[in-house]
Parts: sequence; structure tokens; C-alpha cells
Amino acid sequence: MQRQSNERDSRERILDASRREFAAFGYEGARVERIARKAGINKAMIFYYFSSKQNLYRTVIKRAMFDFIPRVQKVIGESTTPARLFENLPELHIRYFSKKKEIIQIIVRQLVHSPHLITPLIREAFSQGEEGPSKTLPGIIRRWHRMGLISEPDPVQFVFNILPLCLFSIITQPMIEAVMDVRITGDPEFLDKRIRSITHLLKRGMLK
Amino acid sequence: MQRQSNERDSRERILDASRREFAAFGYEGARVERIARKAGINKAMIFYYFSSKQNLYRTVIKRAMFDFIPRVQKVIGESTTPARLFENLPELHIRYFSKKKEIIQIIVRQLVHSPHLITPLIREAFSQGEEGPSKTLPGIIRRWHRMGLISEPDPVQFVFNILPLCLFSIITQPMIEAVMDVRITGDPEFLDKRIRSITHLLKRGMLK
Amino acid sequence: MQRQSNERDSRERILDASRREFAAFGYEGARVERIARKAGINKAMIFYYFSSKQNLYRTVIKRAMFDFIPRVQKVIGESTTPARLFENLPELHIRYFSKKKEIIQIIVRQLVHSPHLITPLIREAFSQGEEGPSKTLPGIIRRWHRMGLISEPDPVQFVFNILPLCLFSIITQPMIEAVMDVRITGDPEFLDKRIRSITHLLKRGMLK
Amino acid sequence: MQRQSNERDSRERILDASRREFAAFGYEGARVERIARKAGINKAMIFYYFSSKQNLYRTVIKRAMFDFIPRVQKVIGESTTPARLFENLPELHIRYFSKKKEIIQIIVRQLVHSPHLITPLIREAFSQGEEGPSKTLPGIIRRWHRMGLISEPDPVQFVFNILPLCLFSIITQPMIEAVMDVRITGDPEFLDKRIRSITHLLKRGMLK
DNA sequence: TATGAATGAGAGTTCATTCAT
DNA sequence: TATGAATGAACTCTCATTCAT
Repeated sequence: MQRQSNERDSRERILDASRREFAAFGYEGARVERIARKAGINKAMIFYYFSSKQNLYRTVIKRAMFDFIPRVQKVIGESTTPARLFENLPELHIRYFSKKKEIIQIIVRQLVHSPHLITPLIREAFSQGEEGPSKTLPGIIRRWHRMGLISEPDPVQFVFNILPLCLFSIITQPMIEAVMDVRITGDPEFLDKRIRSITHLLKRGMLK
Repeated sequence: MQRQSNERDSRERILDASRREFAAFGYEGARVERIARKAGINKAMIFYYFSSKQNLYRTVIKRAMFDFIPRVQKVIGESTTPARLFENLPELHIRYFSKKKEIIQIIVRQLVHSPHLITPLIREAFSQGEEGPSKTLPGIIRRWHRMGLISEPDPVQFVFNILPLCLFSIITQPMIEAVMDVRITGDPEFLDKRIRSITHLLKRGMLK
Repeated sequence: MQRQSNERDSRERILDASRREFAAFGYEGARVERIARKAGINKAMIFYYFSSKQNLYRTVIKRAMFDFIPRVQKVIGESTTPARLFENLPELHIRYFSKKKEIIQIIVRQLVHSPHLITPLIREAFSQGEEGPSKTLPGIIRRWHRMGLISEPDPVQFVFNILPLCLFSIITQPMIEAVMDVRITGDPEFLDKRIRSITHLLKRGMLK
Repeated sequence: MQRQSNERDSRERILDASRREFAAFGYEGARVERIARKAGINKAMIFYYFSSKQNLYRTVIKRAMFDFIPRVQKVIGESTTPARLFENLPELHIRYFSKKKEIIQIIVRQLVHSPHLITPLIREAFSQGEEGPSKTLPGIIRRWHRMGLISEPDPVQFVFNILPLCLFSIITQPMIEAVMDVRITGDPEFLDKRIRSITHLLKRGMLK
């Protein structure tokens, strides 16, 4: 009974538990023992399926990236105007990460510590499904600038202005609570407000 | 002889080495042995001066916060108009963290992992040297809105719009390199451009 | 189909793989997993057929001994004079072990580690097919001495003089290569030379 | 009190215990825990001094080789005639290994399992203190043959005839006990007899 | 103050063995 | 017979911390 559970199940349970553990404690702080307990399986099974803690970690990150990045790509592809992008991108990020806090925690940590593990995955995930240069992000932005839709001519600066607002809004919360001496609840209304405020800022700040 | 270093020296050397170690590896990944080697002192001395790794870590963080936050306060205090704030705050953050990468690394990590260690320090540092409610950040922002200077009425959203852009520009770099498939050098010109772009965004986006 | 292999087959494949594994790594260093892979069967089948690693090991050793010792007995029985023995015994050992290196490796290891597992087998194998005391090795040797054929009166010393030369010539090779700083190929000519040299030594040294 | 013991002591105690453990169980069978207990020290100290089990093992082997091989060299150097060599070399081996069984156990095991770890040490130890080619073993033997002192012209065969008799007499004992169905005590008289028997065999068999 | 040696708890990993099917 | 998943004990190695001097 208890003993039996097919491979799919165990692997998934391990990955799920790992995501939580790595998010909470980071790679070094995570404990294989704790992951096993969380997953309700024998510690040795983790090595049976994933060979090592390192490899398990990589798998978790890869999963996270390949779950998230296609959504970003879809949003970018569907945003035919910068205005639409400024609406859709913050919405995606805020809603996604407010539900999957663990993923943004893992990504940020890894980004700070050693980005070289994570950036190839981003590149890989991003390089799927594109055709011409006008379909890549820099291409799109340059075109928008040539069309007189946006004020910022440099695609890099353009993205630098959007990404932190999208990625780190959730994480900045405790710092804001401390600085402003308030208590912020992550309820739906707040998220809506947050999205609208970013969209508003980006539209007024970057559209021509 | 040379060997005989006074207490001041040893403590400083330990703190300096610790900052680098904790920034590079995080709390759990940091090794007391390595800190000792970096500081050029005996491992036991770290416990003699700081009694535990935990305590050493807290001291490093405290130092970092009490070095940085007063600068933020000064900038806020001196920014009599929101326009000035949008100029000064990005400049301070970008310049400071581009020089002291270790500190932002430690702060971000800690923010992600367990903010409860760091937020009291922020509160404490911020609560020094203020008098009335019009001097606190929420008070200032509310006043600016009443004066019709800014469009965002909610101080929390206001700060949420500024902070990520200031705090995480440096850290987002590797992610942007991956997404845009470019190589970014952190040279002075780039930093200038970054600052101006944020200022521009904030001014157009939030000033009335 | 092809996949369906009868019991005989599987057992043999396991024993064959085990012999190689135990020879290469010793009992403690051998891995059941690796044996299974070498044998091309499932790991659990090893326990199905042999119930434990220990037992598998014993079976391998027993097989080896019961393959080799009868040949020794035959040679002894057919060597009606010591001269013949000095010709036949080195030939048997050198030729046999140069082909079956794994067996001598296992035997030597076991002899060094815990001879009590191996000696009963030797005794058992040797005690088959004898009738009177004049047919046992000590009896034969004593008779040869009484007949004035050999110079060494003590059967134990007599055997002590023969066995190491026969058993360990192959194994000593790497040590000799190191001491003499040469490279020895185990080609047929070398083996012939080795056999002749031992025979020559034993005849001149022990015949009267 | 108990806690304190200088480095020399601990290192030596560990090496001593290791030698016994490795001899008894082989590298794979040896247990660090058991070594620590035998040495009367904390398990972690083994890694403090020797970094790894592997390295500890190498140190033990190196020690053994550098203890034994110089004696062999001395004996070879002092044996101005082959007759003397046939007297001295068996004596050295039999007496040395009867006292230091652990060393021959370790060497034989290693020789069987992976000689590449041990042969460089032999070469290294042997290559100390020699001048011309006439001082090396092959040189000496060739000279003896040219002088008409020995019958075997090939130095390799010559050494192949001596070494197994010297090295493996002790180890062959349990096998001989089984084959001859006797009990052999390793008392001094037996050792004397063994030495004389080998010397006798070599002299009659190889001197001209 | 300073050091090298020592400690003990626990980390990741391995492995013979067993179970359910 | 055959398999892949599961188990638990044990193993090597690490690390913050303490001790004796």
C-alpha cells in the first residue's frame, strides 16, 4: 500500500518538496533529509532518482524556468504595442509570482549567488520558437522606437526599466513594510493596485 | 612586531573578510575556516571576538545597514521636491551598490530568505533623527500628493514604484544579458545612462 | 523470446560476472549493482538465485577451487617421479593462471584476508579420490625421499619450495617490472621461458 | 589531560591503527570509525591530518615501502656474490614479514588489485642511492652471469625465481596447511628451517 | 590575544537487501 | 522468473565550536 507509488508520483513529490525546501533555505541551507520527509519518501530515493543534491537543484531550477519563461514569451508575442506590453507583463509577473513565491525566491537567490547556472537556461528557453530578428525582444523594441511609439531608444535600458518592477515587487514587500512602517497583505485587491500602478508608471513614463 | 595587531585591527579584518564571504556564499554556504584564512587570523579568534557565526553575520548586516540607510535618509531629507528625489535616489543606489556589490548581495539574499532579521534594523536605522509625521516618508509623499506634485496618491504604491528600480538594477544585469543576448559592462558611462533612464521614467511617469 | 533465458543461463551469467567483479575489486569493493549490469540481468535476481552477496562470493570461490584443484590432483597423480612433478606442476599453474587471472586474484586476496573461508574447500577438494596414505602428497614426498630421489626430507618444506614459484609468478610480474625497470609481456614465449626456468631451478635444486 | 597529545603522537597513532585496519580488511573493507577507535582519537582528526581515507591509505603504503625497500637495497648492495644473495635475501624477507605481517598483507593485496599505486613507490625507493648501471640489479646479475657464477642468463627470470619464494612464503602458509593437512607454527625454528631450505634450493639450483 | 588540536553532531551519499507486481 | 521502486543502516567527510596552552 503505502510502499507502492509509481515513479511519476515519487519524482513529482520529490520535486515539489525540493522546490519548497530550496526556496525556504537556499541550496546550501536545504537538507536532503527534510526534503525526503516533506515528500514522504525514503531519503535514498532522492539519490535514486536525481543522483545528487546538486542535480536535484538543477532540475528544480530548470523546471521553474521552463514553466515561467514560455509565459513571458507568449505575453511578449501577443503584445503588439508597447502599451499592451506595459499592461500584460506586470500582470503576468505579479500574478505568477504571488502564487509561486518559491520560484521567484529560488531565482533571485541564484541570480545573486551564481547567475552562470541560471542564465543559460533563460537563453535556452527564450531561443525556442523564434523566427526572425524582428521577433526577438531587442528587435521588437527597436522597431517600436523607430515607429515613434516609445521614448527610450536603447533596448537594454528599456528592459532594465521594466524588469525590476515586474520581478521584484513581491520580494521588496518586507523592505517596504519596514521603511513605511505598515503591514501589507497580499490580497487580490492589493495585487490589482500594484499592477495598475506599474502599468500607469510605464505608460506615462515610456510611451511617446 | 608586525604580527602583534591590536584588537581593532583583527575585528575589522574579520568583518571585512566576512562581508566578502557571506556575499559570495550566503550564510549557510559561508565557511568560518575560509573567513579566518581571508582575514589572516586563527579560526578560534573569530569566536573569541564574535562568539558565533550567527552573531558575526548579524554584525556584518548591521554594519551594512548602518552604513547605507543614513545615506538614504540624507537624500530623502535633502530632496525637497519629488523631482529631486527621482534624481537623487537612483543615483545614490546605483552608485553605492555598483561599488559595494557585496552589501546588496547580502541584503537581497537575506530579504529573500528571512526578512525578519533585516527589517528591524531598517526600522531602527530609519527611526533616528525624525521629529514629526511630516518628516517620515509616508508623510512627505502624502504632502506632495496634496500639493498636486505627483499623480500616485498611495505612498505604498509610490515607494513600490521606486525601490525595485533602485535596488535591483545591478542584480538584474545577468538576467538582462541572458534575455537580450548582450554583454553589459558596468563602466561609469553605463551607470550614468542607467541613472538618467530611471530618473526620466520616474519623472515622466509620476510627476504631475 | 530471446529475452526468456532459462535458469541455467542466468545463474551462469551471474557467476561469470561475479568472478570478474570480485577479481577486480575484492569482496568488499565489489558492487552487486555492477555485477547485475555485467550479467545483463536485474539486481534482484542475484538475490533470488544466491540469496546474498556473501553466498554468491562463496559460490564463486568454490567453483574456482573445484575447477582448479582436480587438475592439480591429476598432475600429482600422474607425476610418478619428482622430476615429472617439477615439469608438470609449474606448467599447469603458469598456463592455467595466465588464462584465468581472475581466479588467482580472488584466491590470493582471500588467502591474505581470511584464509579460513578457502582452506576447508581446498581440503575438501583434495580429499576426494584418495585411498591410502601413500597416495596423499606428504606420503608421496616421504616415499621419494626414502627412495633417495630428492634431497629435502621435510614434505612441508618441499611444498613450501614449490608452491610460491607456481602460484605467484604471474602476480609478481608488476613488482618485477618496477624493480627491474622493464616491461614484461605475457606472451606464450615468455610463459614457456618462465616454466622452463622454474623446472630447471627445482630439478637442480631439489633432485638428488 | 586525555585531550591533549601532540601532533606527532596523534599522527603516529592513526598511522599505526590504519596499518592494522588496512591489513586486516583491505582498503574497501577498512572503516575509518574503527581506525579512530583503535587509535583512541576522534574520527574527525583522521581527516584533519590526512584529508581522506584514500590519502591515509597512500601514506600507510608509502611508509611501509620506505621502511622495507631500503633494507632490500642494503642486502643487495652487501651481497657481493650470488651465494651471499641467496643467503641474505630470504633471511631478510622471512624475518621481516614474519614480524610485520600487516605490511606484506597490504602489499600483496595492493599488488593484486591495482599495482599502479604501488609500483611507482617501489621504483622511487629503489632509484635512490645508485650510481652506475653495474649497481642496479639487472647490471649485477648480468655481471654475475658473465663471470660464470650463475646459470640463468636472463636477469628477469633470475629475479622471478627468487622473489616469490621470498615474498610469499609467509602467505602461502594457510594454503600449505590445507593441502598437507598439518598445523604450522611460525616459531623461530620453523623460520630458520624455511630460510635454510630456500637458500639451499637457490644455491643448488642457480649457482654454477 | 593567539594557536593548533580536538570534538560531536550531522551532512550527503552508498549499498545490500526486500517488496509489490 | 523478472522488474523497478523502496528501505535502512552505515559510510566518508564536514563544520561550527571548544579546549589547553
